[in-house]
Amino acid sequence: MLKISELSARTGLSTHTLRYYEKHGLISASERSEAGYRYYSDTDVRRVEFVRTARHIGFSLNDISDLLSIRLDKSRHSCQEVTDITEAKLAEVNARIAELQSMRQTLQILLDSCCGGPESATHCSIMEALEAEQEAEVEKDWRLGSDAR
Amino acid sequence: MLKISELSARTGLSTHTLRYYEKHGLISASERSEAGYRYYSDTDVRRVEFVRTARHIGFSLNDISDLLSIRLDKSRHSCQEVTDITEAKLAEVNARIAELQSMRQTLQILLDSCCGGPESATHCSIMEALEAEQEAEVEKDWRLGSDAR
DNA sequence: GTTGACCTTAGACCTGACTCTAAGGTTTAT
DNA sequence: ATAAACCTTAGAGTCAGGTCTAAGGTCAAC
Repeated sequence: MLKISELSARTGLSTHTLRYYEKHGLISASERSEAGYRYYSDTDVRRVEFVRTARHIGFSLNDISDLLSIRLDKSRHSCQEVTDITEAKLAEVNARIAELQSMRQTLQILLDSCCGGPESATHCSIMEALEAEQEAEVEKDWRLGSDAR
Repeated sequence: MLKISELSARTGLSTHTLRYYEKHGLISASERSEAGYRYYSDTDVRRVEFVRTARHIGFSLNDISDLLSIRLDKSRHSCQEVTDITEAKLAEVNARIAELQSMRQTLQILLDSCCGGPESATHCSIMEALEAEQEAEVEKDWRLGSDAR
C-alpha cells in the first residue's frame, strides 16, 4: 500500500493532481487510514497508470472516464466502443493539425515576403499584409461560398 | 463615426469582445458622447481590423499588442522586430503541430491494432496498450537519457 | 412622452486541467 | 516530547480569450 506521495513519486503525477483526479471520479484509494490518509493498492496504482498513459497520448479526462468504465467490465463492452473514442480523438487531432497548418502557411508566406532586416518597418510587408483588408480572406470566403452555399 | 454595434456588425466581433479588447489596451474609440457612448473613427476601425486579421492568423493578444505598438510608429521600428514576432509564432505553431502529429501517430497505431468490431473488449488491443506500462515510453525516456543526461 | 432599441459599467462565469493556499491533523525519528 | 515531514479538506487562483449579467442611463421614432 502506497501513500499519496509515494504514488506521486512512482507515477510522476503531483499529489495535487492525484487528488484532483479523485475528485473528478477517475481514480481512488481503496483504503484510508483512521485519520483519512489515502492508501493505494496495486490495483489502484494500475488504474492511475492507465490514466497517466491515456492522458499522455492526449485523451481528455472525459475520454478517460469513458475508457475507465469500459475497463471496469470489458466483457460488457465492445472493441467498437473503444475505437469510437479513439477515432473521435483522432478526428479532433486532425482538425487541429489542419488549423495549425493553415496558420503555419500564412506565417511562412508573411515571413517570405519580408526582408526581416534592420530597416525601418515603414514599408514592412508583414505590417502591410495585416493592414490590408485581408483580400485573400475575402477571396477564400467567396470561393468557399461558390462551393458550399 | 460608428457606434459600437455598427463596428461589431462591420468587423464580426461582438460588442463584448470589442470592449474586452479595449479593456486590454488593444483598441479604443477616439470619441465618446457626453453620455459615454463610444464612437469609432476610420482610424479606429482600421486598428480593429488589424487586430481581427492578426487574431485570425493566430497571433495572441500579447503578440498583437506588440505589433500594434510597432504599427503606431513604424519609422522607429525595424522589419526584424516584426519578423521576430512572426518567427516566434511560427515556432510555437510548429511545436504544437509536432506534438499533435505524435499524438496522431499513436492513435493511428492503436486503431490499426484493434478490430473495432462488436466483440467484447476483453482482449481489446487498445485497452491492453493503455494498460501496458507504456514500454515504448520507458524506452524513449531511456534513449533520451543516454543522449541528454 | 413613451416605447424599444441601444448604450454604459463592474464584475461574474465559462472551458480544461491543473496548481496552490490556509488551517489544521498525523506520523516518525531523535 | 518535539520537530520535521507528512497528510487532510475546502476552496481560491491560473492561463487565454472571451461571454454574459445586472442595473441602470440614452436616444430615435412615432
